[in-house]
Amino acid sequence: MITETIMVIDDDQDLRESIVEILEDDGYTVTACATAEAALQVLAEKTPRLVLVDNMMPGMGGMALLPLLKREYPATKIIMITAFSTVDNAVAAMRGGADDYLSKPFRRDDLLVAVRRALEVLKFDLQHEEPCMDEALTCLSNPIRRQILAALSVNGHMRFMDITRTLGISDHTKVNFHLKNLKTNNLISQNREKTYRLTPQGEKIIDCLHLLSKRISS
Amino acid sequence: MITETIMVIDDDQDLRESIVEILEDDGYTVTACATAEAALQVLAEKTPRLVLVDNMMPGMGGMALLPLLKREYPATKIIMITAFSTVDNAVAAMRGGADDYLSKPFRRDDLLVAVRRALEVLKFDLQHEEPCMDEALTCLSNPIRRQILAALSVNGHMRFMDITRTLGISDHTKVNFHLKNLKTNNLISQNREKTYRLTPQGEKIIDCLHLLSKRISS
DNA sequence: GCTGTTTGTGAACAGTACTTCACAACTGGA
DNA sequence: TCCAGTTGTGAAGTACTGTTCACAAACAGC
Repeated sequence: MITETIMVIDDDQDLRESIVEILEDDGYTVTACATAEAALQVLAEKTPRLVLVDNMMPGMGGMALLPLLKREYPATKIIMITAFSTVDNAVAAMRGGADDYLSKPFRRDDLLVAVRRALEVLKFDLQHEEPCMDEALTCLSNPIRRQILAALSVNGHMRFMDITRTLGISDHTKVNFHLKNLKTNNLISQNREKTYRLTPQGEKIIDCLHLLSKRISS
Repeated sequence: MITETIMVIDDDQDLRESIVEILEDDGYTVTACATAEAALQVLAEKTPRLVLVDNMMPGMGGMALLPLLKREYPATKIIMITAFSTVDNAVAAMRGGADDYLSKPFRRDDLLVAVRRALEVLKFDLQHEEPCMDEALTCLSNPIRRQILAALSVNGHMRFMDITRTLGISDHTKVNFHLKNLKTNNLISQNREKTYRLTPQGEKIIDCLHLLSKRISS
């Protein structure tokens, strides 16, 4: 009933097809690619939540693909597959952002165990969100607060009436209300000269807002 | 009073220092780097909202840096500087995500005009957010709705009571309320068999949630 | 000192978001 | 057929969020 999509990236056709078969037999939906470059194309369309990638491939190898995947699709889990497996190799892969590591040759069960474990971790990840997420998102749910953050991001630091006038809001106490809200949530701070500015936290949030708008509108 | 931070990346020390001087004279705060690699280090710490980058540099060149910057810091504007400027060159840079293009040698005013224009666009970007942002963020401001999206992301598609039980909520009408909300905001859809699943829009949002939590917690 | 602007507080009110409840249509099996 | 579980609606109430207003301290300029 519930099918999870998994991507397999391996230039070795035999191995690739055998992995696909094992996973499909176990009820997963599988997308297979022969090269990292082809995989990136597919990923841009539809992002699976788990990727199996071979270390050694012509063109872009698994190790080169790792940081790209981690940056672009941070939620996606990655299992690295290697033929000539050494400790250094494994450590490098894990440090590079792989979530698990399979040495060739592996048995059917090794593969399935690794896959299930990765998906379990994913489940856990998704259901235990950071507590600060709630505060941040509640803050952002109000357009005035977003405008204040945007204005501060543009202008660096502003005084109270600067903000009020920039937003074109006649009632200054309304702005004050939202400033207080942002202040208690540590997104902005106020120094001795009473000027407001973004905290590092606030800057991250603004950055995320940009990401959101780019992704949502595209 | 209001100082904007600008990053300059150029291996040519003379040119770099002259750019820094021009910008500082005009009241900007400037961070200068001799290589793209050094710049990436600095960017991870503090992200300026405008970067001037030379096309030709030993190591990673401007064109290679472009996609990295665009992906990692989508809000940051990029002005590309080139010595051997051709049309192809310029077009490639703009298509690669540069926001403006300066040919060497340029005059002091050429530089300042380009910088001011980029900052103006930035201002505009920030103050005219997508209208759908408001809906999306209002949706996300509720933890139950986030949990529903997360559950659907993990399980692909679920029926009504699956969701209710997964979230451990005894009153099913409460879940219904939030499902309806998500449905009217086009983040989830329901097919003939009454199962709910994420829309493409909803998948994007979940992806953003991951990004947010990674960025906020780090 | 007076005057006007800036910055701020708290209480009352308005509006929205959320929850609860009572009820009902539908669905698949014994 | 009846029964139990599923899926859903709308109204009423509650809680929370946001707005407005009346007021005031701090400060700058004259």
